[in-house]
Amino acid sequence: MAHDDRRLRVLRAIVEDYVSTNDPVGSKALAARHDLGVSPATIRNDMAALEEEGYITQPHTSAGRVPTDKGYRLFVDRLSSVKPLSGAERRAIEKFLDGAVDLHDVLGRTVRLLAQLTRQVAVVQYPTLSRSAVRHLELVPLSTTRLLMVLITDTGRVEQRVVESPGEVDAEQVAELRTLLNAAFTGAKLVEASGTVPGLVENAPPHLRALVSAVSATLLETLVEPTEDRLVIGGTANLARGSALDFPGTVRPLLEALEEQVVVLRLMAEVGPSTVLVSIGEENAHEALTGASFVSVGYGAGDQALGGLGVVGPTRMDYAGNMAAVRAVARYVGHLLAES
Amino acid sequence: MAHDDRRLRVLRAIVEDYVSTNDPVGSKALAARHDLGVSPATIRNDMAALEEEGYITQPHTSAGRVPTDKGYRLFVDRLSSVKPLSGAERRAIEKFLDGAVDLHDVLGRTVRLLAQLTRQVAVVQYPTLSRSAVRHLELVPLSTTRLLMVLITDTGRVEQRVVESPGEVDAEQVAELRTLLNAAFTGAKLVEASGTVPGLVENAPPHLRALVSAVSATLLETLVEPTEDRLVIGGTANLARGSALDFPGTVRPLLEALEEQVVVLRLMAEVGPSTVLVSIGEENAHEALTGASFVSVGYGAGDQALGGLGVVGPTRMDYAGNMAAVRAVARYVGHLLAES
DNA sequence: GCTGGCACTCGGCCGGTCGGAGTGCCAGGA
DNA sequence: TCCTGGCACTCCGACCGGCCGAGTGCCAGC
Repeated sequence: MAHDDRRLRVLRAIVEDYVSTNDPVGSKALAARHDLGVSPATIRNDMAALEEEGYITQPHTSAGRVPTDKGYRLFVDRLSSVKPLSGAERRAIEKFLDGAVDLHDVLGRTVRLLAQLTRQVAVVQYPTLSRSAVRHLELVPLSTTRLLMVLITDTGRVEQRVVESPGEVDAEQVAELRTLLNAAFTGAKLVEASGTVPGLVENAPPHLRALVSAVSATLLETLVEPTEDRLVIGGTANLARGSALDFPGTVRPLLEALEEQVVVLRLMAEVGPSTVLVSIGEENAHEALTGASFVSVGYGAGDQALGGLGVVGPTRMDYAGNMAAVRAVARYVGHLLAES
Repeated sequence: MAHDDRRLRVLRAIVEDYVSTNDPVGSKALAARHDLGVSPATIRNDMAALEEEGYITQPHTSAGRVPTDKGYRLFVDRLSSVKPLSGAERRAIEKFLDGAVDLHDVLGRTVRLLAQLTRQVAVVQYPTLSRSAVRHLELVPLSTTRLLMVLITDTGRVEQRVVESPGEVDAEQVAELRTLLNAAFTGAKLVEASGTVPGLVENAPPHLRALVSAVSATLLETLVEPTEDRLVIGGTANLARGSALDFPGTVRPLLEALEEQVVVLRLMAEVGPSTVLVSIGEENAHEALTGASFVSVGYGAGDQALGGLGVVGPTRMDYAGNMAAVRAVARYVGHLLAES
């Protein structure tokens, strides 16, 4: 009914005003700035009801109202309209990302771009190895018993590992091994590689078997946690902007959590490429992120994300704008990686 | 004479006290905490002289004294004794750095270690390409006219670039090219490679000449500025600790300068592996670093540094401790890279 | 050349006051 | 039934003035 409808409009107005001014917003100011068609007194009644339901709160008696996490959640789910990026912003994205020379460069530019666009801290995940396919597997002899294995994926990621050979190897064997492994793995998804390894070892010529097994084992090791995923972080300077206002305690635990990477990676593990994930304040599992919100989305051409990217900022953030920016950048990065 | 000598001891005491307490230090407290053998009144006279000479200053009339940049400089140059690391710290270094799987991992661990050891922001530079030698050069066909060039250096750094071929190439030509290029470049320092390119192109079989030229050009392009040097930064959370105390304005410009990388890289361009470079406050060319000090040293086995590493913190820092930590870590990283 | 004493100077803290913004409630009107 | 204007009340934050303490510079004496 019209009743509830107006209440939601009041909530939206409160969120918008609070996000832009960072001051608790009062009934009078609200009536003045937004054409709600009712008097401050009526708004006060609505505000009391909204507070009752837990969407807004007062920092102290006789101050204006501030949205709660629950209020932001409602705002994000039902009230915010998608804010299309301006043409200038779209052009900035293209201009910024084109001309990157390699993956590292692409992601570095992406994180800077995102930080600049949203004025928040930006995080970008490297394409996960497990969902990437092998483009090439190279072996470089370091000594007679040590090989350097270099894995190049179709997303442009490069991983290197030293493999201790079970016995001495000569150049010819290395060449043979290289051919064998590339025939087996090139084009295959890494996550599927584990299945093909046993057969590969079995069918290998006897003198290479131990070696094939050793290299394959190392290859699979790249998939375990800490190396598997990498993160690029940028725009931490944005945390300093009004930090005292936005983050009650300090920014320190937040910075620590970001450097920890694991926390953010876990958050991003869930995102798909189609829908933007928003995690608000207390919704975040990790304590250090309790006062922050996280907006992220997966990037990648197909239906499954190659990796995620997003921004971290105060709960008091421009959700609509950040969601739009994150989505647009992810889409562009997806294209960029698909065509290279 | 004994006169000047005592004055310097007073300066040292002031620096030490101020670093540990962060309070302007007065004559009385100095006399109490340090066995200088004279009364506060005498110390006051010395302090007046030190202030006259510009080594210390008063934040306001009738407050204690605080060292100036010039005072810290004198302290670093003449007064601080090298503080050997504790056994526990040495063991921590080894334990932390051993078990790294690749270069990225080594540098990531290094930066975390350094940040933890010094409780400052740590920066570590990737080994510069120009001073590295080629370990292997790999070519992977992407299409009939595009090749992916992968450069692996003896320091474990990997760079990749896409090369547009002047004409169509088949697998055989790629193999030929690979052999040719590796014969020419493997083991050579990259900085010397530019000299060998013309001869290489000339002596190449005619059907490969254009291709050799294209790949070589791309190889040399990796040496230009922004890609040539990379930086890993860690421990920015340490900036938040007492930021208001240490950095008058905000930490923001400092964080921005760090993310900019160029500023830090320029500072580090000068360091050699033998002596620790200390740059204090106003001595830093870049404005954002004006309130900070930078302690750095080169790492690398030989006489020329492969790269630099260091810490950035408030001018009010434990110079002796940080210099020792930076040096010890650099030495260990140097060994680690040399033996791999 | 060192020392103790002394007057002086500020910055920071504390308590009290005041104004403004905002609220809740109530009675009257559409 | 719902909206509105009015009114009394609350509480934060800014402002002010006085006090205290730490620290200084200077001076006369040893």
